[in-house]
Amino acid sequence: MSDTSLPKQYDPSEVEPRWLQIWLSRGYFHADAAAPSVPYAITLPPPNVTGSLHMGHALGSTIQDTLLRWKRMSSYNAMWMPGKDHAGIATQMLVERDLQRREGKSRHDVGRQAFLDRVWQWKERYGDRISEQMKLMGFSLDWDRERFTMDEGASRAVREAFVRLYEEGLIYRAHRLINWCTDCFTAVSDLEVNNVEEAGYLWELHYPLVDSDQHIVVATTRPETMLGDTGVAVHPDDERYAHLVGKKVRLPLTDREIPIVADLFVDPEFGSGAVKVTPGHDLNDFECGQRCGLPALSVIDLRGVIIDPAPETYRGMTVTEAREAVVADLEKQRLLGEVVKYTVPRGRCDRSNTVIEPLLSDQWFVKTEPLAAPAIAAVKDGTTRFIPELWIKTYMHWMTDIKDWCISRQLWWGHRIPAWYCDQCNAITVARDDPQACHSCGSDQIRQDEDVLDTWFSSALWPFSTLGWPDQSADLATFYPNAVMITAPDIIFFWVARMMMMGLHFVGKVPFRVVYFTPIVNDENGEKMSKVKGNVIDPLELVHGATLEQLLQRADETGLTKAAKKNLKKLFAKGIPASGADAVRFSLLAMTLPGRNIRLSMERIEGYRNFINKLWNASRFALMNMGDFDARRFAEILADWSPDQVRTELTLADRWILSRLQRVTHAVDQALDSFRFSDAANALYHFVWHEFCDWYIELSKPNLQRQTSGSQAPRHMQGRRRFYTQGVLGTVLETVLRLLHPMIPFVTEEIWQRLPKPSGLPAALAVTFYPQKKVELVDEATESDMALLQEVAVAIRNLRATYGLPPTQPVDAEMRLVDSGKRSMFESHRAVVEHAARATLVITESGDHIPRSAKSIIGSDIEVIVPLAGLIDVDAERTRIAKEIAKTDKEIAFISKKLDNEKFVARAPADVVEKERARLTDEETRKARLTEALEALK
RNA sequence: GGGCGGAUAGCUCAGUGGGAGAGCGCCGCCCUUACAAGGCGGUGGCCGUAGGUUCGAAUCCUACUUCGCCCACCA
Repeated sequence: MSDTSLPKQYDPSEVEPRWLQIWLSRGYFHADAAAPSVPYAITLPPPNVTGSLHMGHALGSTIQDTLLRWKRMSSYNAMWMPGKDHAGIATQMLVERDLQRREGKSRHDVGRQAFLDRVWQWKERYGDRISEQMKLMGFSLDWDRERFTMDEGASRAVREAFVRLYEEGLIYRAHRLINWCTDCFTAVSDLEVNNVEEAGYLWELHYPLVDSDQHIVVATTRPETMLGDTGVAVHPDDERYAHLVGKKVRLPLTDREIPIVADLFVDPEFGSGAVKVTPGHDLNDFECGQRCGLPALSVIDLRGVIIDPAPETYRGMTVTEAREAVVADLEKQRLLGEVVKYTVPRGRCDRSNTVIEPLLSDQWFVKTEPLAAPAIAAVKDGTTRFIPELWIKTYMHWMTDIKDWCISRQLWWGHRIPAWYCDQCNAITVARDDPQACHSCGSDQIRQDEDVLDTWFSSALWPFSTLGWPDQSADLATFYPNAVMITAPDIIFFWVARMMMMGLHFVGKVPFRVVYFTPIVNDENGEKMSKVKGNVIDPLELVHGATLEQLLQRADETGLTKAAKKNLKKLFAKGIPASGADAVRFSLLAMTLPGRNIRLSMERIEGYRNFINKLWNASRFALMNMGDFDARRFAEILADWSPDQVRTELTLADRWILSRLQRVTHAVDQALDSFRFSDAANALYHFVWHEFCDWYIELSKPNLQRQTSGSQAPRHMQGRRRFYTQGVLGTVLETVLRLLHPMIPFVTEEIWQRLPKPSGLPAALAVTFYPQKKVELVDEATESDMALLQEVAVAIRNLRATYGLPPTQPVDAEMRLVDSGKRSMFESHRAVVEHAARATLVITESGDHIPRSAKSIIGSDIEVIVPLAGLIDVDAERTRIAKEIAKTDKEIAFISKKLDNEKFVARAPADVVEKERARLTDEETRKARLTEALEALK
């Protein structure tokens, strides 16, 4: 009868790989566009080919998988599109570093084509690592569809999109001030610049007026840029300078004379009220220059080196060198004023952390304003919903003040820009297929643009390029728009906004109906995980476990600082215990609340691992008692019963757990439907542990015994009771497994397979139906009866714990209650209390004081008395009851005060007043009972 | 400079107008044959501060304190 094949502790390392393999080999996760069911599609945010799974991926993908599995089980045509991103700049830098380390060569040493061959090799070698990791987490992606941002289809989509936007005038080439990273040696978009404040200096420079011995004073944080100054600006209303507007100054260190102009951007309150204008190296100044007709000079080149037209002495210097030289030279000429310490705003490259140089350069841009308008409207009118909604504001703020998007990058790894320049006539040819000749003059002397596109350009097309666009494919028709996009809020501008713009523009529909922004996963101290800090946790280390030594070894491979290592040792002194993919998934879901970040704590994961184990053991118990169970017969009987039969044939506990099961089914459905993942996880956690295990399983034990003697029930009833209990136990467990499966697929599948089930079910839990609430099994009266029985049982346990009675020692308890209805309820279901409290119960209406007993009052009028013979400590008991009375007094005072308030009685809703009155009566009765008990103890 | 979010039990956090909750921790008792990764019982809170609205505020409004995040061209 006992099933010894199941170990006491659940071992995920054996179970998880096995089911993974079976699910994949049976093709459960493949979706067909032609299927008749309602589509539900999610596109996986494509991870970088360079990467390995991090906690953010684990969280986002767990959420996606939970939704997909839930919908798949709910008969939707659920499709999860996998793919990977070429991650232009990130990958190129990694391969460049590798090349430098191994061979001491730069990419220029090996040449463009050979270098690209190496990147492709790199991609082949490391690209699949993350997919393997995702499989280990149990993610049900439709792997047959897997795509890459630089595969043939995606490349065709990129070309098509570029050409169309160009033809529509929404992509253009221009000579503009752009953000240049001298280290990555490429232009970057505004989004890739981090604005930081750093300690620096504010220098005052004196510019001599032409034809006068006076100076005008300007202030700057970058004195070297004065070499490119083409003007000095003052505020038009500034009386101090009014007479100087139109005059000229002699620019020190150069032989140039530059004009003084008036422009509104100058703040007369700041510094001297006069500003040097360097249109070639500052965005503000560039715009001022445009307004005032000042030319833009480039005195810093792409390497960050000073060039002509700066004076010869400075040419060849770096920006930093030039700064020192300029300051020294000005000081020599007594043209340097005050120098004060100053906090300077500075742009740093998101990738290399190098200071960004604003430079004039020829680049390609997307004209964003016309694209943004429909994307704004679609979020405003709810065609695409944001969850949590607070991100709408962020999105709107950025979108309504959107700048044109610089999309060309001076890199090699990426989509080459499909534009050709004619050597003969200088015309630009932009074409879908590589052209042989200039479209304007017909010359064959054409060269393709050397640059590639920003990696986010192909990402912006991803929701439809993966479905076959620009073809009108069946996939596109079925799975676009996606049901939901699950992503982190830090790429709302980089990605979400651009997918919205491109989707609406090219497909004419939003790319997804809902955007769910995941929390950020921080470490247990609430700090952002980063390699530099050494606090990074790899999800698979949580799954498989890792010793401190292993963690340190991994850290060494990524080149960790001493401080980071120390931090790592402190955080993971005990290593990371193996928890299994299910526990990691469940933990992440349980911690996911909208709009709140996650503090990843080992202890909590351990807690949820324990939950998985609890579920495992509850199942062991069920299986030990179900060897002879006919599941098919029970299912037929249950389906056949009228509500009356349910009431007469099943015990109170049976009906209670079935009713509670309906409630949790409903709660989970609601929670998942509104993306409240922690609610769903917690509802199931509570139901399984504290209702099913703590109460139902315990109460089922006597009914499962195959009694032969000592039972009053007739023989055939004994068998039937056991059979029905097995049935309810099995039904509840099986339903719970289905409810939990989208969150913890492995352990639920493993148990489900072993459970006796009605015939005709699918071969795996992964492809069964998700439970629906059965209204006819919800039983309010049974739930409140059960709640009362539980309260009495807890009260007896409480008394026995207070007086140190061991749990194994049975006690006699007496309960007294006047209400005859309740009394007969207790009579009928006394077994619940007796079993739960290990007590023999006597139920009466009233009685005399029992000497040497402890008493508890339940609600207002139920007395529970446990005779304690020699154990009772009268003083302690008096103190205990006095404390109860004090509590009651406080309540009575609180409620009385409310009811004495005429305004409350007059203005509060009648039902609220009535409730308070009833409460007062209850508390007063309770106090009377307690007082009697106290008196009797004298 | 602008915007957003948080402040509730020792810790991590639910709770958005009518009797302060969960998980973990802590204390006590128990290896009761599903589970010690467990069972039973318990302790613990001027709901950040100050005002206001209301019959009634953890919950709504205002200000403040404080922590965090995002955006921004003041030289």
